[in-house]
Amino acid sequence: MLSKSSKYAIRAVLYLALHSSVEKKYSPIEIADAIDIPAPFLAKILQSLTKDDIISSIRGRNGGFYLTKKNKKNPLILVVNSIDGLHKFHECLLGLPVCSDENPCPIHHAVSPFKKQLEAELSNKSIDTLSKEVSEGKTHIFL
Amino acid sequence: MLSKSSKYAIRAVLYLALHSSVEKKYSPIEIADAIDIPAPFLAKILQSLTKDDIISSIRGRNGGFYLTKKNKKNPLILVVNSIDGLHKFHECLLGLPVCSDENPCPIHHAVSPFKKQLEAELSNKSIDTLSKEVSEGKTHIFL
DNA sequence: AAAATTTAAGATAAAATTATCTTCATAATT
DNA sequence: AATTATGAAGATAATTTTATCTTAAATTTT
Repeated sequence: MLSKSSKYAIRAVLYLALHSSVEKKYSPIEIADAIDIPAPFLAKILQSLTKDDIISSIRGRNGGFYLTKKNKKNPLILVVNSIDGLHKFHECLLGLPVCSDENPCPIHHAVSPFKKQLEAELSNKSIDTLSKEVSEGKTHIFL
Repeated sequence: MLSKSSKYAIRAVLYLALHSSVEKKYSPIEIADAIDIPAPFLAKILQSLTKDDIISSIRGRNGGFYLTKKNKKNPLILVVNSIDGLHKFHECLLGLPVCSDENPCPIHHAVSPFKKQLEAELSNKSIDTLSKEVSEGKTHIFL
């Protein structure tokens, strides 16, 4: 459903939301080490997110990746949208080109409500909110 | 979430459930044409399903693939299990090695009920039942 | 201004998935 | 028995995704 890139991206963004600020920036290597994913691959993902203004970066000495307050207020779904595109949430689980409430595939009604709920969840909850659940120990991004 | 192989497999099996019998067998080409997927790839998938005794085949002249009554009584999840393995339903959507009700990832609670219901749906409904919904026009495997 | 450090960008490589092809074995028909 | 039609099996190829590497540009520190 989600590409590895999106999965890595979500975890990295939440990591940055938890730990970074304008004063404390992170290199791809630091983040990759912390959440156990390949660093050069993550670097590419972070670049892409930066271009879409979902995370922030400063280059040169003492540079790195970080999240501004504004960045943190964005819904997490922007991350998925940037990497995979939102169509991932709308695609038929059986790969049928036509699959809707009117013309459902055999498992549509078991799948559809949850795609909607997941999309809503990611659209309504900000990066900030979700990262706070991590800092409170309710959820995790590493274990 | 599901591989293309699994998606093709589900549709092909439901197609066979709808149309085939010991008297009326189908070649991979016929099925592939009917549901618009690549025939040689489907041939491989059908062979694999045959080995796992989820569908039936007879080779040689007038041979082909078909479903016995027994085959049709199986739950559809056997198809996914045979091709992808059931772990597909149990994996964390963020790819975390540990993700459970006790140790949830940030989107676990939005995802978990969905995976459970979908797995239940595929486990409880037989190939026969689901194919009947197709023949009644309630769902479709091609459009 | 030079050196050091860090992201940006583009090229390349490896791995996994999807797709095809070729040869072989089997069964029915003639 | 020969021919024909069909699935089985294994080899190969194409594509996509994932991962890495190299060079360039930018910024800070010295």
